[in-house]
Amino acid sequence: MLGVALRVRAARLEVRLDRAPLRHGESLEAALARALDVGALAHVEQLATLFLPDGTLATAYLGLARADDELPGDWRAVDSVVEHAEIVAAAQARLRAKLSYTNIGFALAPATFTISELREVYVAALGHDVSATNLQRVLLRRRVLEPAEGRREPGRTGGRPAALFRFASSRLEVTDEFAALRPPR
Amino acid sequence: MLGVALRVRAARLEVRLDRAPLRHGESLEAALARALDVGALAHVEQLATLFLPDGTLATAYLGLARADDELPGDWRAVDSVVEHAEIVAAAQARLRAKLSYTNIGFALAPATFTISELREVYVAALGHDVSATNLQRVLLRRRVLEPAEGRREPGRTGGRPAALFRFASSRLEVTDEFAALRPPR
DNA sequence: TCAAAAGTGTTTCGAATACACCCATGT
DNA sequence: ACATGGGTGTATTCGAAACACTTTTGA
Repeated sequence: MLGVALRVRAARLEVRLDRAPLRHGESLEAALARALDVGALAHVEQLATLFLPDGTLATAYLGLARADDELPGDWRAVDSVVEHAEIVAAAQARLRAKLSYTNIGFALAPATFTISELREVYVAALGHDVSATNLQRVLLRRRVLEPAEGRREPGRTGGRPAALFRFASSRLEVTDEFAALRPPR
Repeated sequence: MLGVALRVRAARLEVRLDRAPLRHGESLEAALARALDVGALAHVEQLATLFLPDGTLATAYLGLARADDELPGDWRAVDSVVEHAEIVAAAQARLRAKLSYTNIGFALAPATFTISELREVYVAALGHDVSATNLQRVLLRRRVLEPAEGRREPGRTGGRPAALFRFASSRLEVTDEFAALRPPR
């Protein structure tokens, strides 16, 4: 059992790797909880099953943590990790893809946030620039985001106070199921 | 190791289930070849790892077979299968999704085919109607299909001879990576 | 009054879809 | 001729992106 947990901190995508052997007679879920601390993660899904360099068979899980959750462990920038490089790349690819066609951002963002803050998360996870304007439009149109109460007061440098938003759901939902070949109306 | 192979036959999506235990010291690939007859399948990918009802741990693989390949085994209509219903549904969902944003049709269709024949495959796999016109346009624009030599002569009832096409690649390629949140130009 | 940050209005773009119409063949 | 199946031309739709502009704040 290999845990690959991702989070965004300080505009940077970080990863934490954990291992736990599956004990005899133990359920997958129980071992997973030991390997990944599932309770503390906002989302967990299976990633792949593979042979590790040491010859053992392992199932890798992808976990996502919210930016503001204080999770202990050895968090490191994804691009500085060399062990399990292939599986870490797979985790990153999975996250990138799902950011585009699901509401998976809920698992990376804090409970409420401004569009600018959310943009930082997306930029770090996707690895390319994202327009705050279009991010807001896309996620509101899809009803992935909804307005939250209150607003963020500007800092010393001024600026218009930012509205707060939240994710409408905290469970994975596919929001753009058919890229093409939709069923006819 | 659980093999879930899918194919389209007579405008119907069929499934074949196979099991093979992983022998001690054996590689995943070798066991997989025994379970799924990988050499005969046009595409194989991992599906999930799960506990089977008998308490054993199994990794399920999705295999796809071309319509015209004569593969032995107990092929049955997907909607008539009750064992492993959950994992068969997952296989079907995976196929449906990938038909929409990858070139995975190459693994279901024969080497060359008319658009009408390809349409039948897509209809069976997707479970909803597909317009031949739009299927052709979408797959040609994405350069998933390319024209092949020759044409299909009409049958007794007449009709314009159909042009033949082939898939440009026989390896899985993502053709619509970003449903939204594309990188800026 | 100016700079900074957030947000809106509006246009443009392009892929996918819908549908009318034309083409090539057998009877 | 006409029915049948195949294919193209073209209009429409709609989500996403681009970008100019307005709003609201601090200094």
